[in-house]
Amino acid sequence: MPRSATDLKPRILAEARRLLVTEGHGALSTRRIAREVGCTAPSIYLYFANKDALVHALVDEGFQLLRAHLEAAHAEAAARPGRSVEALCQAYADFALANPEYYEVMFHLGPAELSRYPKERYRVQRAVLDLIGRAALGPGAGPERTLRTATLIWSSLHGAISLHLAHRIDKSVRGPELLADAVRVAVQAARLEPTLRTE
Amino acid sequence: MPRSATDLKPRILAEARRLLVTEGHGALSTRRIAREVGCTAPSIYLYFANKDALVHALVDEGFQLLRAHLEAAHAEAAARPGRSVEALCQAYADFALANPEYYEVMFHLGPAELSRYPKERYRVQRAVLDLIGRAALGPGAGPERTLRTATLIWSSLHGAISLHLAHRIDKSVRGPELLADAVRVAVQAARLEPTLRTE
Amino acid sequence: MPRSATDLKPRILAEARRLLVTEGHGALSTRRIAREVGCTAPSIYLYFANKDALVHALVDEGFQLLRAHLEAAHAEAAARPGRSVEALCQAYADFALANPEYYEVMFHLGPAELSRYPKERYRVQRAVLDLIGRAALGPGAGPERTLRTATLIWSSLHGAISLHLAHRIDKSVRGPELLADAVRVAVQAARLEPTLRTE
Amino acid sequence: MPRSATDLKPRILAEARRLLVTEGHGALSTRRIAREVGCTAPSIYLYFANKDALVHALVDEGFQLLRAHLEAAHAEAAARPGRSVEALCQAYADFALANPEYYEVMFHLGPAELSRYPKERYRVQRAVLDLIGRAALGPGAGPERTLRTATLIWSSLHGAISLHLAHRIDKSVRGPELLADAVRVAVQAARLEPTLRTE
DNA sequence: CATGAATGAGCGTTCATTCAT
DNA sequence: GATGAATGAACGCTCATTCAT
Repeated sequence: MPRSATDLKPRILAEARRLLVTEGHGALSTRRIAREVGCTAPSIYLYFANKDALVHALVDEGFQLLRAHLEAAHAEAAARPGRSVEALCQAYADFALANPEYYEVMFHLGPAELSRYPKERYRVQRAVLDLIGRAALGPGAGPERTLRTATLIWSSLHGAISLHLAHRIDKSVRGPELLADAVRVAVQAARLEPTLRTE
Repeated sequence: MPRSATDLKPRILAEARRLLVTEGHGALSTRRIAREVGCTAPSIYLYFANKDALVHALVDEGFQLLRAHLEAAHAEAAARPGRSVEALCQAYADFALANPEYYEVMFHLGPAELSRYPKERYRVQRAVLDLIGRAALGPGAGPERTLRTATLIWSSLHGAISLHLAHRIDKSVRGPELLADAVRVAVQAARLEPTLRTE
Repeated sequence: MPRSATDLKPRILAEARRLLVTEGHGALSTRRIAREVGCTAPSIYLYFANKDALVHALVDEGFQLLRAHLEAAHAEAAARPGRSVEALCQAYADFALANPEYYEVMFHLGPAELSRYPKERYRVQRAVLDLIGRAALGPGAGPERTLRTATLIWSSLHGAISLHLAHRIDKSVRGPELLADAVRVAVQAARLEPTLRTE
Repeated sequence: MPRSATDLKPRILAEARRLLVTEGHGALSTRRIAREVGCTAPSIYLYFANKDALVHALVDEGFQLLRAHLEAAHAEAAARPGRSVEALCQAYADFALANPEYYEVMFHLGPAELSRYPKERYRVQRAVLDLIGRAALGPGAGPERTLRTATLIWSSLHGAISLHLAHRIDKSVRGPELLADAVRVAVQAARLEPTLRTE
């Protein structure tokens, strides 16, 4: 049963996301959202307890989308065993580049905002890591090692992505190429990982 | 250069750094700094032209320290050729862990704040990358390839470091170990890099 | 258009006018207005986009009132042709003396504040001048000469009025008498004007 | 015995005057003056008790200059009796146009600043009026009538001048011509004055 | 004679939020 | 379900001024 076409909640979220990415964190104000959406600022409080809750909703959205994106890639890659890590990594990078707004709000929350964010919701983040870890090591590996390997892969990806999104990378280094390389390094990381400590 | 017993400038910088890291970018206000330091807000303008200049000074400080740190490591490692990449990467990671406030300040500026940062000053960041790149490939490599490789190594390191500093990594994955692994992955990345595209 | 019992907008305007006249341009601050009116400073921004807009509203009000006053006088004087300049001049002086706050606000804006005033609105000032000019010369005179004559009359009136309102005139010279004389001089000015240059 | 070439007092006054006219009343701040003069703000307090005193010094300067200017014109015009009013009026207008900075600060002080200005100093203003009045009526006229006539002439001049300096006059009315006309009207005013009331 | 350090007051403005309607 | 009015707190910043040196 769809609500009225003017139902504000999704439009508020959409506008908040748009402002966040196109004008930066500093432009995300309730009044600004309201003006852009065509309602008044207090209306936002009909759908969100406060501004924090709005941002948290954005973060939630982001994690749900990321998980869905990775699960789709995972299912698709099931046919080609032995390659699913590549597929997942590429899917992760694709998501980040396609949705920089989500990625930024998901991972650029400072300690203050983060501490106000209900930890329980971060289980989705764990689920994503499990997905990567199992793709890299198979279901047989112990949970701790799975997590460690997944985290290592994730670090490699996240590094390139976050530097890229923050425009910290020299123009002469093409961003997409760097990301593709980072995916390959992440994959190698998974393979090398057992040997890293013994070297 | 004032030399009152309570010399404010360094205390302002230190407090700004602390606020930025422990309470996030939104808590960095001139009034807050002043309150915490024990002076009045206008006093800040005796030492910094405006808030931007204060933040830029913070970033500059960080890059200068990092460069000094890496150059020291570089000089020290000159004796053991062939190992200088490891040494530099480890030095980079050490710096980040030893000075988390500086590291966060340097890389948590978003594009919005960054756009007001005089580009000329980013030469220090380039210098750091050059150092890493030449350690990895030797002085013979072309500048473009040197930069690309250095950026790849840097990404790998930065990913692990920034996730670690942001407390995004599961407690069961020990941070220092992850970083050590990330260093090794970064080094491998440098070696693998030529083969990455052709594989 | 708000209709609360304490409708702030007119009270803000009135207080702004009062401050501007009794304490000078330097005392006109949003906070001061708010304190005097009994609201908070941000409330002002519910009715005016910014301080400039508030001042412009003040000037506009003044010019509208002046025009209405002069048009009424003009209509009334239509019956006695040949005397309408006197009537208009006297009406002008009457307005200034009866509404010193408005008059001062209209003409005490310096070039700096004036430069931010949308020029389009000055058409009211022109309309007032046209009224005076046509009363002096009749509808047959060319627009340029009409404007020149009107400006000369206006200058004469304005000089006496503004010195009077600024309390620059010695107490032994009775203000109203001076103004009445100034009106007569202004009228003579209109009659003499053609001969002024050739004399 | 001339002070050192860097004697600050005159330079402060000169800079204050310059700021007042080129950037308006709002730009006249102690810090700004100091920066422009090349000293520090507290240095100003070595020569002026406070900012008010500085402005008053400017006003004084202005009135002294105006009086000197008019007295010179008066002396020069002594040879051509019957024409000295014209000469004085023209000298007055010339002074205002040549020194708009002085004229503005002399006559654009708001009631707040004016009330703090020692009235005693306004005797110079009276002296100027006397000069004009006696030129118009000769030394035989009673002091009251002399003052009244002088004030009327002054009003006429001041009206045109202040509108001109405030840029309130339409571009198509050439300022100097308007002022020349105003001088003639003022002179006529003096001649008409006896007849004004009897009409 | 002049300064560097510092301040208290105030500026225009924006913020998230409340609440009666 | 949504609004208009209003607010307290804070923002970055400039002001005139003081005072020990």
